[in-house]
Amino acid sequence: MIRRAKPVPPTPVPGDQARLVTIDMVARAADVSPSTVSRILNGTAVVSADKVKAVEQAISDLGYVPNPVARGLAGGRTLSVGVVTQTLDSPFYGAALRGIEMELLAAGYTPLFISGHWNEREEQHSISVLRARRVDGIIALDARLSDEALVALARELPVVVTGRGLEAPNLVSLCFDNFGGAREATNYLLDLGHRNIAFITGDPQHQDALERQRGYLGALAERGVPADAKLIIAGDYREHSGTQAVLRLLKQGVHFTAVFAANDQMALGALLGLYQRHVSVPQQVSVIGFDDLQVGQFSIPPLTSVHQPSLETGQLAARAMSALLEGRRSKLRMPQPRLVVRESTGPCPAA
Amino acid sequence: MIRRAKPVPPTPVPGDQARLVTIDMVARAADVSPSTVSRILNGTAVVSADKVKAVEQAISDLGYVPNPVARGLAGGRTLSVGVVTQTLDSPFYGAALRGIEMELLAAGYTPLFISGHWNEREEQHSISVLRARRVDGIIALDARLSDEALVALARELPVVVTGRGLEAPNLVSLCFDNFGGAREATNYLLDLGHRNIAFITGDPQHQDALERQRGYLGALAERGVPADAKLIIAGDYREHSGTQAVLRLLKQGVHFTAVFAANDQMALGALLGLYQRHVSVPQQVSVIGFDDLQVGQFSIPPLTSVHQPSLETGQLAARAMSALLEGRRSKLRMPQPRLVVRESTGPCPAA
DNA sequence: CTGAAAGCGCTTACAG
DNA sequence: CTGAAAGCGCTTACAG
Repeated sequence: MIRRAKPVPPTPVPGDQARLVTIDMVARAADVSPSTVSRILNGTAVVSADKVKAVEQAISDLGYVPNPVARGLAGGRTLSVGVVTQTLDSPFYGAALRGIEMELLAAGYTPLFISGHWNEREEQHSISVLRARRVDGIIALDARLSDEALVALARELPVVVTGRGLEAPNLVSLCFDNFGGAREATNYLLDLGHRNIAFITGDPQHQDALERQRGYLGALAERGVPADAKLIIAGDYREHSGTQAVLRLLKQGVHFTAVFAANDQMALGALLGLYQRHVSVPQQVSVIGFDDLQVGQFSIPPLTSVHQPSLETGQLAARAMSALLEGRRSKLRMPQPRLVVRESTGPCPAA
Repeated sequence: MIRRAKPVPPTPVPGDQARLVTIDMVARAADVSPSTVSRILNGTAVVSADKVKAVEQAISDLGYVPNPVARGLAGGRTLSVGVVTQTLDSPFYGAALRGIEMELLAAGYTPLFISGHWNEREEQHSISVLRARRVDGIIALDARLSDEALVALARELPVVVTGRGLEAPNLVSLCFDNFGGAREATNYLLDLGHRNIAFITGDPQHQDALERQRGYLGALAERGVPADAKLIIAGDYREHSGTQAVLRLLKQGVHFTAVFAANDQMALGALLGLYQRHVSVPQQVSVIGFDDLQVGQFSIPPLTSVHQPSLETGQLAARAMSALLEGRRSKLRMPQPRLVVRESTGPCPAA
């Protein structure tokens, strides 16, 4: 038989009685019914001015903080929203998470973060955890779930999803123009005179990786520069693969004067590979990344990259969620891709 | 008067009826009382084998998932633990958060992450948010709260805190040996023959920054190398300050052959500053960091650094919390500091 | 070993 | 405008 230690009665801590004050105590202090307190709290009905005043007085006197747990059980809303991200530990998602936290908190919601690890099953599980906790809505960053699953989920509660375009009731999607960004980066290189531009692909599992590759190819095609399969190397979005890609290119003796990595992490890796082989950047080879991670500002040389507005994306997603939760549908515009030129790119060296 | 749209009755989604199944339905299906189901679920009493079987059957038939919200209200425990971190968006805390999430989930708890932004007031607020949500315990990474506040908090619920040594009932603290790590790094440089070792300090608000500085000074003293105030430059733990520090040193014409930055972010910044001034690393100047961030593996050159076991710290913290929650006090040992030598350090150049 | 009952702290029809 | 009552889904003494 399992014996659990009896919970020790909480010792009240000075200035921290939140735990003890209930709506009933407030009601008693203000000489009204709990219902009335609740209505004032939620703006759920008109209450006479004097009662409002009395209740507000009592609330501040007692330091009352409503219990979201009870609220969730009774009223259906918990004022919390689930955020499924791929990992908590990513230079890329970090800023978005920060943006979400910032805006959600400002709107009075508590975010519940949970990781899906780029895995549909885990994601599904994370979502059921969130739903069990009765979150009012779910924000999913680059969800792995199918469109159908997302649409079905949106029948249950409001959903905001990034990284794909999807139209459905009770759901808003936020999609960055990866194609356009990649196209712009490639064009920039082309403008600098580069013709042999290597491309390190991202993980093909990611829609954005594919889009970026399309952008690269598109720009080449538009300018009449033939794409060369030897210049396209598979990467996986991680630094190491960028290093490997460049090393392989060099070993195979493929001629290239620029490399466009589908994300900054690989671009950083590429920089290292080139350094190891004593290829100078940007004198001999230009390098361009995608995402504009914070660290790219301090790489050697500082990295030219397509800025991806992660923080803003997070903020937009959170705002879209607040709107949905209030029954509005906010129309929001993602910022356009923007190339940030730093020192890793330069003119094509004379042959 | 505020009118809220009536909640639309949830459309059941195939395979996702979690929301609808309650303990009563399970009880009915298994032909027992809800109490019994609860007891089986919580292992809170011995139940006859056949009932257990019937209940387990019903649970899996119906796909029942207990509602943690109701559980929290009724039983006092929510199976969630609050995690206050300084920011969600940090190369440093990320790994720790991941470690915490991993272990907490494995132990059956849901983590609630929230940021304090290095600010005691915000931290305090975050903690009250967590308590309002009835978390069962709180893990605080490098809390800004005073020891007293933490001890007081621990009277209310289990607390695990990193970044300081603190003895108190219902509280466990996890402290990395910053002094030892810094001492080791300095000694390594000393062993390489360096005598003019610049030190870029961290934010003096951080205890660990101070410890690291002490370690630097300590090693110097032990080896009879006089500390030179001109070699100690104030930083703030961010990249930019590392760059500035090095630039200033160079401009002032201070002689140094090595720089020890109190964290990797500043070391990376220092690398950039040296690059800008065409000082080669490690031929002319060696650079050593602290934390061993992921990105340091791909800096140019790859950074020698004191490894800080962030992931493990997170895991240990989570395990300590589970233990506390079960009434045990786990005794855990933080990994020792370990210098990871890469390519940014080399022998002191001949004068 | 197991039920019936009360209660956790709120919200929300239902009646005034 | 405002109360009393029921109920959200569980847990836990209290009695067998």
